[in-house]
Amino acid sequence: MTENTCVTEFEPASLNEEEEEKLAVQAKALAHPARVRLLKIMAAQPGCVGGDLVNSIGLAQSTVSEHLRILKDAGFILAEVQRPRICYSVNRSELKSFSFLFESSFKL
Amino acid sequence: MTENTCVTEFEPASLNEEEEEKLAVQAKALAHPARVRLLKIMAAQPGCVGGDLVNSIGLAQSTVSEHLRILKDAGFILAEVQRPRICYSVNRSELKSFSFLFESSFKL
DNA sequence: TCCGTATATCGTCGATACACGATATAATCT
DNA sequence: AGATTATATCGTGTATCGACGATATACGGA
Repeated sequence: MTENTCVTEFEPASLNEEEEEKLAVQAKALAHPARVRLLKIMAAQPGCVGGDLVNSIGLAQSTVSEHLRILKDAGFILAEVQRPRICYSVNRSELKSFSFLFESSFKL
Repeated sequence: MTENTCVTEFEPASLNEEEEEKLAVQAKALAHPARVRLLKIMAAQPGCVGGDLVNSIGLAQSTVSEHLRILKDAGFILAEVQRPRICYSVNRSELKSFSFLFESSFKL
């Protein structure tokens, strides 16, 4: 330990714990190539994709379902029930707000 | 399985595996509140921060060192050796390029 | 009502992440 | 050379993740 405290005090305002947590949680949702791929597919489609997602990606249905759950929990996708299907689509506003949070957090 | 193939074919161009992988890897580096906090501290400092980071965050030195390694591997921070210290600072251009990759991937 | 279809949930297994203390490294100072 | 300092690495234990097959759910249609 030294007295070298060029980083002494942080204004509590600049260290918004909730925002940091949100950024980390959402980043975690993006932290898997399959989920990035799924999001990309959805973003490239005009409307929504049903379980075609399962076919487009080389993973079991249950695995894809879990990835979709994670994306949904993060707020990145919307699920509209259209029995027996579920219609998934990207939530552009949440994706944008992640981008904004990222940029503002690190003063880019 | 159905014949509902609204998502039949993807132009290989739009599914750049390397980019997806990079986005996922970098997102994973952001996927921990301690690392977000560390980046934020560094981004808020004009110059570079030594191991003051260890004091600013309630974690063991070895743990912080590991988090910094992850951020460095992701390209988000730079480490300049100034024995016995190491001077860490954010790599703004890499942070920006993450932001760009994110936005372009999902057509925001 | 019974059947088929699309999606979700469960249980399990191996792999990876996270935290820590202890120790190694590598340079500077006395 | 030996001590001091800052950081990195190692080893360990626990927790979380990611994949799968099997099964449950929940609806529309025959």
